[in-house]
Amino acid sequence: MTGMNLFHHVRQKVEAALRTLQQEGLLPADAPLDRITVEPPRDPAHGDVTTNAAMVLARAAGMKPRDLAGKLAALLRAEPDFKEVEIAGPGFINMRLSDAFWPQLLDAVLAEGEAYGRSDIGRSEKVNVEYVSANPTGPLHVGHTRGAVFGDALANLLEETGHDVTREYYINDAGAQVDVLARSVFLRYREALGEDIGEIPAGLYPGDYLKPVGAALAEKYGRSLLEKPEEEWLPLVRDFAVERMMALIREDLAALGIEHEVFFSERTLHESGLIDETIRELEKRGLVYVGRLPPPKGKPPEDWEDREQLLFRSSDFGDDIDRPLKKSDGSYTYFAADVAYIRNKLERGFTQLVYVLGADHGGYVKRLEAVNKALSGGSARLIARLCQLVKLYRGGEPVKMSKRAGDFVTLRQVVDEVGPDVVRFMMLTRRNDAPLDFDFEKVTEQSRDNPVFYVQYAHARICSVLRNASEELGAEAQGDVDFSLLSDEAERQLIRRIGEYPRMLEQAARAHEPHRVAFYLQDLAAEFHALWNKGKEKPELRFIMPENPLLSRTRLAFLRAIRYCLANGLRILGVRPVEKM
RNA sequence: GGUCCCGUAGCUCAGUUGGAUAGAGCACCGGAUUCCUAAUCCGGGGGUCGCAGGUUCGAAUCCUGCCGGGAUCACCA
Repeated sequence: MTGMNLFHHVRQKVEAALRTLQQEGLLPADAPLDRITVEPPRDPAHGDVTTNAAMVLARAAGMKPRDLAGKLAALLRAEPDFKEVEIAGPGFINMRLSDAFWPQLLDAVLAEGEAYGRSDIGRSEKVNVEYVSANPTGPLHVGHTRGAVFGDALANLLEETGHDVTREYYINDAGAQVDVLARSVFLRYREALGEDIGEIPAGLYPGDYLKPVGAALAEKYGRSLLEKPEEEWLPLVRDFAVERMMALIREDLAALGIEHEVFFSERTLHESGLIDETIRELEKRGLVYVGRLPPPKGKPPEDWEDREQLLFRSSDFGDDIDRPLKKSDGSYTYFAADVAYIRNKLERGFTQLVYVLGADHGGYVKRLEAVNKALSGGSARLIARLCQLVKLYRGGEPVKMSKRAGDFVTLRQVVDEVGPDVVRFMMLTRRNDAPLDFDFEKVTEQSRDNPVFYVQYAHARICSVLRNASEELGAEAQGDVDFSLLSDEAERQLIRRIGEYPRMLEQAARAHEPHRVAFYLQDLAAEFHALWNKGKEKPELRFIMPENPLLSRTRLAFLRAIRYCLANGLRILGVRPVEKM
């Protein structure tokens, strides 16, 4: 028992009926049941739940869909959970649940509370979600925000649906750019010791955020580094600087409520010999060779040199061309480290490797998939999700960002201005592969246009009613409830929506699409606001009615069920529900 | 030129992994407040789902080819 999911419940009834048909010989024993869907119909007038079972299985049964539907419907009508079972269209079976079913659903929601929606469909699968993984050369900028929020919400979503999730950050601390970082910091170190360093030379990081790093270095080493040659000071300064940058990045992430469990250093892959080991293994399997790559098609680059290099046969596994493992200076490429990294992840037992990347890394996905295929042999899935750009606006005007290095909007500036909850929710109001506009003014507006506000307001309104209840009802606030009293169409629609929550989470998790949670919450909030206003025209629909304590208590319990859906959904997005506005 | 993503109402976007008559918000027009938060709600018009084929009981969804927009394209990360 993993919690109340009415569509699972109905599916079991449908499958039981199908087994009966199998026993009667009307349906082959090996009929494919996995293609059957049990879902809410698009049009509520068609009932509460619909299944395509008869259409999917008609061929196997050698019957017309509507005839098979007739057999199935006859069996389902015997179930007390259903009030009506009808055949419609080409062979849909539409079911309306009995009046007695809905109170049971609400009881279950209240009993499960904060756990409502949780499931074990992930079967404790070990999932590695790698996200952010920004270079440790400076603070996170706004471009990192979307991937950070998306990855974190996805990790929460997978956890909620029964996966064993590890949140991971890959530190690119082995390449040339961390050497550039070291030289940039060394300049700030000299500056801290009183030297006039003038303009920061092109090719180095000019940002002021390196000043305190240089100062800290001066405090730690005094003038001692000045006399050493670069070969000696560079590793020291580099390690020091990377550590400080990662501390900075962790602070930025913490401001957004993000905390990775594992920070994995690229350098350890080189130093531990893991890359050597991985390449030897590939060599044994004949997947590595020395050869030449064809020059890029279209216009060939000016500095293209045709040369022999060590290549991985990624084209055997779906990639367009084979990929180089070593650079011209003999050191390993970034790709070689990633091969070893994937091997490491597989050795740690992950069977699902999720990569949250910026859209500019789209060209990298095929080779990652190829590596995973080669190393796991298909026992693990690699899932890449690309996040499109976020465009910043302020009152409809684009926020200008000069291309001059160092002049960019940081993640921290955005979070500090509008708050982490707004940032997180807004980043999930579009599909990850669609571009997103973020307007500093609109996202803090208190209006229907602003989805964050709209959902939060629904939650706050519910809290407000619950606060007023004890005052208005007094001792009558406590006592039994009778959910069968909730008979208005607006109320019933909300109950159905509550019932969809676990299914929505499952679908979102399977598709790796946390934005679906955000859209669900907007729908739920809209239906709640509608009911609220209905109580203005029809006083008998108000939540608190002192002259009718039983109905009042029932509606308050109903509101708590709605609140659980709102709060649980927001929690997955990493947004704190507010109780007052 | 290759690869990947996108194309749905005037605008911004959903569309339950192939289902029934394609939905919401904004904008436009008209309404609702003695009363639990009007920071909200109700009603109205608005469509060649980029185009053309194919797959089948059934396509916005899957396949192929075009058109248009974006990203990317040896050794950097």
